[in-house]
Amino acid sequence: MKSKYQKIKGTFDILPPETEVWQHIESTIHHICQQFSFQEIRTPAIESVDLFKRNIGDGTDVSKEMFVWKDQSGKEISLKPEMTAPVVRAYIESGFFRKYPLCKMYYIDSFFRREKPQKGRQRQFNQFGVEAFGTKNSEQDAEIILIATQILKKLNIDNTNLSINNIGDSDTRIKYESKLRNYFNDHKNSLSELSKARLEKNPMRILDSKEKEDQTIIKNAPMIKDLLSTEEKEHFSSVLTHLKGLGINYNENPYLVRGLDYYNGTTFEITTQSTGSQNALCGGGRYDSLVEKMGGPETPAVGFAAGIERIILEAKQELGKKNIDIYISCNDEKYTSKGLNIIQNLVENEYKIFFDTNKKNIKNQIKDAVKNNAKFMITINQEISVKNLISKKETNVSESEILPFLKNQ
RNA sequence: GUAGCCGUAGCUCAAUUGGUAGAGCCCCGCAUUGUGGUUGCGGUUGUUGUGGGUUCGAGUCCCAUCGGUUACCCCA
Repeated sequence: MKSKYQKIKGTFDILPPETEVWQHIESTIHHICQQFSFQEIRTPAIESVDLFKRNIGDGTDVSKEMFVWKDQSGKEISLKPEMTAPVVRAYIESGFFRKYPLCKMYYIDSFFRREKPQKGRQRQFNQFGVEAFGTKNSEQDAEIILIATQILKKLNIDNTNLSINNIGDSDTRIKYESKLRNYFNDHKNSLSELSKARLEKNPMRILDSKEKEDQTIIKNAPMIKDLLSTEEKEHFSSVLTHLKGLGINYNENPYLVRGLDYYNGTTFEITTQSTGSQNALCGGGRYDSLVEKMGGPETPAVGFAAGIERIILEAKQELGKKNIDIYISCNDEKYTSKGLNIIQNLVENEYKIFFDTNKKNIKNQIKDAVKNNAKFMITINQEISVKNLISKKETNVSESEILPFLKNQ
C-alpha cells in the first residue's frame, strides 16, 4: 500500500522487533554508567541558538548544520545538535558545581543536524555520553575512557581502535595550525589536489589524507606535541600509563583533532574498521574552560559522546522470539468478560500473555501459540482448559484453580 | 553542500535490443499429517517512488522532483 505520508529525510522509524535491540543497548548503557555512579541527566530538545553558536564554535560545521527557527516571539530556537553545551548549561544553571564538587553524569538522547544523510549519519540521531566535572586529574580521563570500552565490550563489539592525543589549549592549537600551514605551503607543489584545497580552510585535515602523494610530506609534518607545555605532556603521559595499566590498547595519534571549539588537552576517538567512512563510534576529550566561558566557575571537565546507530551496525545480535508464557483463546463472546478477568489475574501474577482478540479458529491458534514459543494455551469457554504445549497434556480447571495449577507445572 | 549509483507486491528480488508486470518468503483460509513446528491447494496486496516528456507503445529512454546509498566533506 502506498502511504500518503513519508518520513522526513534523514529520519527513521525504529520498528519491532528491532526495538528490542535498542532496549538492550540502552539498558546496557544505563547499567554500566550507574555502576560507575554516573547519574542520568535529561535536558530539553530545544535550546536557544546562542548556546550552541557561542560555545561549540560559530564557524564549525555542527553549528552550521543546526535546525534553527524563530518562534512566535522572534526568539531564535534550535533543536539540540549535541549534548555537551546543554549539560554544561544545566550544570551551571542548577548550581551543581556547589552541590556536587565532583559531578558525574550521563545521558541517552536524540540530536538533530541537517547534514546529508548517509548510512550511520542521520538528521535525527541518537547518542549517549558521559561528562565528569570538577577535576583535571588524569584518572578522570582514564575512567571516562574505561566506561566507553566497558560498554562496547558488554555489547560484544570488538575490532575497535582507540586513538588518543593531546591537543593542548586553544593558544597551542592556533600556533600549531599556522605552523602546519607554513609547512604545507612550503611543500605545496607535491601535495595532492585535494589537500591543496584543504590548505587554507582546514590544514589539519591534510594529516589524515588518504592520497599516496601526501604521505611522505605528512610523515615529516610538525607535531602538536612539540608545542605542549610540560604540564600538558605530563598529564598526557599519565593518562597513557593508566590505560596501559587497565590493559586498554590505544594508538597514539599525534594528528587527532576534534571538530568542536571547546576541546583541549586529551582527545580521543574510538573507531571501527567495518563501517565505511562513518567509522567513529565514540569521540570525546577534555573541555576545561567551557564551564567558565559559559558563566560558571572555573571547572575542568572531560567526557565523550557515542553514536547509537553506529553501535547498532556493529552489534549484530539475534532478535529474540516473542517467548510468551500463555496464549489465550476466548472465541465465544458469551465468555469474553470471564476471559478478560482471567487475563487481568494472570498479568497481575507476572505471566506474559498473548490474547488473540482476532478470534482465529482454534487450530490456527494452537499453531500460532507454538510458533511464538508459548508454554501454555488457555481456552476459555464454559469450561476452562489449560493445555501444556510442551507435554501436550490438556486439563480442565475452574477459574480459581488456574494459578495453582500453573504453579504446579 | 558537490559527484556517482539505485527506487518493481509487507520483505528479498525477476522481467531478453522499449511490446500483455512475475517468483520466493510472509500473511489469511481450506484440506492433510502417527491428529501442534509437516505437506498440498487456494487467496489478498502493485496507477513499477512521484510528476512531466519522447514513442503506435515506457518498469525499461529523457527531464524534474522525492527518498535511499557510496565517495568527498564532516562527524557520533
